[in-house]
Amino acid sequence: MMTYYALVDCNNFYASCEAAFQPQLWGKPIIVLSNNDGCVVSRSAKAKQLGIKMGVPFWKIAREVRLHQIQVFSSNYALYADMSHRVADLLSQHCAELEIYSIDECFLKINFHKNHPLSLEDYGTHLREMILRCTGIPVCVGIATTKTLAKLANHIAKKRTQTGVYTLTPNQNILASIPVGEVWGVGQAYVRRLKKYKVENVAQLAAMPDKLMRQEFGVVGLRLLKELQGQVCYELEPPPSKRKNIVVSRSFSKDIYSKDELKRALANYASRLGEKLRKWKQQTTMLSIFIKANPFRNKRKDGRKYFSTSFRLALATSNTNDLITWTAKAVDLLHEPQTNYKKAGIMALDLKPETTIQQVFFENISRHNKYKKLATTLDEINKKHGKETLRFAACGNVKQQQQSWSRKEQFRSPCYTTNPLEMLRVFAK
DNA sequence: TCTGGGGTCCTAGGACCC
DNA sequence: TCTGGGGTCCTAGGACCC
Repeated sequence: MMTYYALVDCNNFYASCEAAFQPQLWGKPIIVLSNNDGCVVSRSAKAKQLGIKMGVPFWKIAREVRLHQIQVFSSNYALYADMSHRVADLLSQHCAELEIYSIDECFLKINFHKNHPLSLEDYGTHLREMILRCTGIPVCVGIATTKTLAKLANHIAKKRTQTGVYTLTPNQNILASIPVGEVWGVGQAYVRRLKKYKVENVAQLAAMPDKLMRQEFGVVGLRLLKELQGQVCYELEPPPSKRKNIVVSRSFSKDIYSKDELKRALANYASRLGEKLRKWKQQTTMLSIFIKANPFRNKRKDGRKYFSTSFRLALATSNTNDLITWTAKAVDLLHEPQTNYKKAGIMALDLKPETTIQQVFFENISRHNKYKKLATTLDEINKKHGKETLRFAACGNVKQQQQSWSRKEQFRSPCYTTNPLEMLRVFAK
């Protein structure tokens, strides 16, 4: 018996989700935009054919969009998350061991008997047809003996097969025709550094000496090499019982110079972070707050872009009051004049379950309990009457928000599957 | 005019401890 | 003049992923 990993990856996931509910869009060029309609994060096959690149700012392709009547959507995360669950549920009915790796990918672990009547390819094909039939989402399946190879197999299935399924073994000739950048874990920086050693395709990478790999790329590099050679270094990850960090960060719609505006923006992110923490029933004992200068047009003489600081909290909290106080303190510490800031964020690190009670001197616990009640009430009101019905004054008024950092979604599709009011209506003729 | 957001892991260097 | 070694923890930052 052999153990294999299969990577099931949805094709053009966000674009496919949009098309699943609008048959008239099948075969048409579709793009989905990032938050705030900033840049392209998903493209249908047709949009790719037209040369629309991943990550390109929306404003740069305005002409193409008009010219080719490209269908444009803002991100509709409620829809994508729900479709993602449907795909994962279906897969879990066909495989006992699975890891949900991202919103559009699952790893499966398969124990395969040599004389099984079905081949691995048959299994992959079956999964593929089943997902398409039940959800309308096309997927590709890559199968191999390690996760890294399965990722690569998936890439081949996508780019070079009609069937959408591919099984890969180490040392296969095809590896020599694949650039190193396609390997899971090899990004731009690694590609550049590997080039110095004349390593440009996967076969060359897989033939690197262990020692050199370890020296130049550390343990990460060594693991990557071993996985390519067929030795398992990455098992399926257990489901994340609790996440380790929670981040809220956003880019502003224009550069911000003023301290007050930064404080208002961060107060909003802090509010959102508080909501997230309370929703997941977690508290944080460490905050990291950062502001970033515009990387595209940096006005600073020294070109510095990143400013961050962190605070260790005496008492775990999920209160928006506390969080806002800390963000204001951080801005006071970090803000420098003559700097055009473009993005800011707040990270909650070292999360603890809500129930843990810390006994700390010098901290007033009854005060904390009082604010906790306030936060709960706040969340209830906002849930009932809509987001941001009640807000903290530190967040600024709506006009201030629109003027400085927030932008909206122009092209959002209905939440077909999660909001009864937006359900798809089908009229019989 | 307009360039995403949310994560994880690793490393180097400093502080501190015995 | 000579000024340890090993360990942990923390922080900032870089690299990667989707």
